[in-house]
Amino acid sequence: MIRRLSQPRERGIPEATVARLPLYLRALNGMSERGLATVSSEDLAHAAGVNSAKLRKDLSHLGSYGTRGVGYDVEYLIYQISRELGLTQDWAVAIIGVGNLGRALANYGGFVSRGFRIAALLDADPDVVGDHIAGLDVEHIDELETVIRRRGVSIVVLATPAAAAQQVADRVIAAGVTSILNFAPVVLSVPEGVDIRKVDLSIELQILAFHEQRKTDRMTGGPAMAEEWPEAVDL
Amino acid sequence: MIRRLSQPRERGIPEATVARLPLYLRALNGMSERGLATVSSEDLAHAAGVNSAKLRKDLSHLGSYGTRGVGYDVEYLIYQISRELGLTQDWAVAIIGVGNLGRALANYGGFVSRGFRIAALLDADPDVVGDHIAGLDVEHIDELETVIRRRGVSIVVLATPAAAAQQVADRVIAAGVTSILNFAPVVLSVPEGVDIRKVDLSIELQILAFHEQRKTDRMTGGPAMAEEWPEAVDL
DNA sequence: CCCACTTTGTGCACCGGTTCACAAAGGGAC
DNA sequence: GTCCCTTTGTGAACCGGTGCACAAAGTGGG
Repeated sequence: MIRRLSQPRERGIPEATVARLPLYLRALNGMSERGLATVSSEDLAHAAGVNSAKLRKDLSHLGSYGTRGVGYDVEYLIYQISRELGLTQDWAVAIIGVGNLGRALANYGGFVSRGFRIAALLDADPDVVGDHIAGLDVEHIDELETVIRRRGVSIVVLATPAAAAQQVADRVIAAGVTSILNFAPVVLSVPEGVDIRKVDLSIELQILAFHEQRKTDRMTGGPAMAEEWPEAVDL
Repeated sequence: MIRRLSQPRERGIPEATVARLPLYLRALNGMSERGLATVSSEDLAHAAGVNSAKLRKDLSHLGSYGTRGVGYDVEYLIYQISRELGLTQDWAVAIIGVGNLGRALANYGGFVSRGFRIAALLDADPDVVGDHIAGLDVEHIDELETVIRRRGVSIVVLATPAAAAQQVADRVIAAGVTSILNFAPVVLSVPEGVDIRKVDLSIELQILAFHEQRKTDRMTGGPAMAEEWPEAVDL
């Protein structure tokens, strides 16, 4: 059997690596715009905010695309990462729930950047249906199945109230969608094979608060002062 | 030395645990509203979408707050987790950048729920300054240092354009803030001791696209068809 | 008081991911 | 062609986190 040069290892890229590829891609796009032709793992890693060993190991999962002594060809690497992430095709995204957040997402140009196209906006509120946002008419949630099928929607962004999220998710999944980005503050239960990613502002703030508290505790005399467990009993 | 009953182990809660505590807290609040007095690790874990062994190990890092054969007291556990996360005090949050996203965040009631209070909205655009949003006047970014000091802001939400984010972050940090939630699609470089959490919609979509591509590849005849590396050379 | 039952808390083996450190590979000078 | 310099790709040790499985601890019934 003849093997191609630079053939990537058998499929199976670590999840942690996948999560960083978009970071590398963004850094590379910046470099491409600035006209750089090649970049070393050291420089790219710095731009992406990771260490260079990690970057090299990540890229090695895609294949052997660097040149020792030189570095990586910027354009070529952009192409390879884009292809690996599936950004060489174009994905139709539907946003469900056109409240403050849904509107902001629809107008947020940044994420339509490469490969993604907002194909539909859906809401249950008759007052909102028919609004014209970011070049699209808001359609009624009753049209969900039709819209998903007709426009080839394969990724759904859920920006509904928490109470509606599970129910909408069920319908979306029944309609054949297997990739959901969930902004509603609930734990969705979904069948095997459906990918959910969750963005939760409140959780992020709580994590920050935890660390902030630690920092201020440390400055004001350390943790575990006297009366922390009013109801605790001495031994 | 007398040790209190139920004293938590020496400080040092795993990061992965911290990230899940808000999930448990949310589930517990739901149970509290429904009037449940106690809950088993099995039930709570299910509600939070994790397995019960993990939940028990997580909680054991806070202390020994359960009763064998019974479960956990809902209210008591809410109190303990809240305290651990620092939600028993109230945190003043400033949102910088009042575009679509900043506005949505300001209006998003959900995350003001417990412990957090939006104390200021700041923007650089004179057209936006003075707008009245969610009960607050938008102030000019020139006031940043004053506002942070006067209102005791300790957590900043960055919702500026990417180009401005690093510069604003530098000023915010210089003003003494050490906790930042960054929505701008850039890698911020910050000194030791400053906590950054990043929310990046575009990255989340790209990760979904990766998995979606895998799924569809698998159905349409498997990966690595003939012409994937047009420029690759046979050995 | 004792026994059967429930549920916590945790020791331990395992696993994915990170980091170090270096051999291998390529470029360029002479 | 040879030597030196740079930079990649990766083996191996390490580290944090997960999940199993069970002993310890508590409840309730008789």
